[in-house]
Amino acid sequence: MGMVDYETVMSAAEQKCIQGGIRFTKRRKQVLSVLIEADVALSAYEIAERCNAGSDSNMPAMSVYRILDLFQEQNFIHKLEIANKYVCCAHISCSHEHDKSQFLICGSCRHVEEINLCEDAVKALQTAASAAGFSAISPQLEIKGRCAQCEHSEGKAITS
Amino acid sequence: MGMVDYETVMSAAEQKCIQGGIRFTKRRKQVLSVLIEADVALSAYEIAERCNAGSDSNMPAMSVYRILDLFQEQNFIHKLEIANKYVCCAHISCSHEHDKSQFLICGSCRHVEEINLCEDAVKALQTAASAAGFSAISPQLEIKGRCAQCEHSEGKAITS
DNA sequence: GCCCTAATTGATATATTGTATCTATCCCTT
DNA sequence: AAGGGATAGATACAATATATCAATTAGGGC
Repeated sequence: MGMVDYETVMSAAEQKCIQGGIRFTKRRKQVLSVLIEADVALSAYEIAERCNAGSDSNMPAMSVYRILDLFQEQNFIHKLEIANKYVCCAHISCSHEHDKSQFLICGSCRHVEEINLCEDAVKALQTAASAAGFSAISPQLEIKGRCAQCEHSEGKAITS
Repeated sequence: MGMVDYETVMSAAEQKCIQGGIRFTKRRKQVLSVLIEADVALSAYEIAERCNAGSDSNMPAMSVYRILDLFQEQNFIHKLEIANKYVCCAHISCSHEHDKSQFLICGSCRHVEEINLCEDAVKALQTAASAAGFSAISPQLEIKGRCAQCEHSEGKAITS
């Protein structure tokens, strides 16, 4: 995630695990570390690779999937369904609740930003959904786009 | 897609193929038929199954993928990336261009509606993206939600 | 400290989704 | 009818994900 402080997030996660009666094991620390330090979304197998890079530990992909499931329940991470990849939640160390998760995903470099849409934008989406016969929209919204860095460095089209 | 007229769509697709120098073969007709008649998004393998259901033809999944690629290039169909499934474009038989594709996807029954967001909503999304350092957003937007029918029949949460 | 239990991890198999590649066939043009 | 490009068949394999059962670890009561 780049911006966030590693230690702050790790200790916040540990606290929340303790409060939830869940162990913050070595395996789980490895997975969360990788996601905190990545600034792009990673697949489960990419996470396993990074856990194993330059270390004697052997993190099986199956363990990664289990830990990712747990972390999703704990709201430590989000799964980006348009990419089948996972990102650290930008708000692990916040004390208040976050009921919405909205993402911008760069179609070129896969960089991800977790954003907060203004109420008006959300209302406009909900209104459009209602007009089409949908009673509610998911609190998770994923929008593909192009980040400023890719805009400047390349001329390729967005892979929509 | 339910609402659309089967023959109208099929003949429009055939016309566009002819104009593009592309053959509208038996295989391609089978795939498009299945997608026109489905009111939910289908995976490539589900499309193959439906092509083969109660028929002597043997549609291999690999052929489905090839045809889906072609149909995406021709804007006959859209791939929903949050579901890894495919839907018929609601506008095959329209004469004007459609540069945007915006979808509501029911998290329970997978019913899909292709919608048109108002300009204000799109602008709000673009503004939020700009604020987060994204210069452009993809013309394809996928929003999960819950359709009215599922809202009435069940109490389950949206699988976000 | 020791044992019991539950949580966690290991290990294996398999399902699902998608890509790569090479060959065979079809059909249009000449 | 023949040549050549488009289309389809066939096979292999990569990437993503789930299911299941056994082994191990770590806390909590005694």
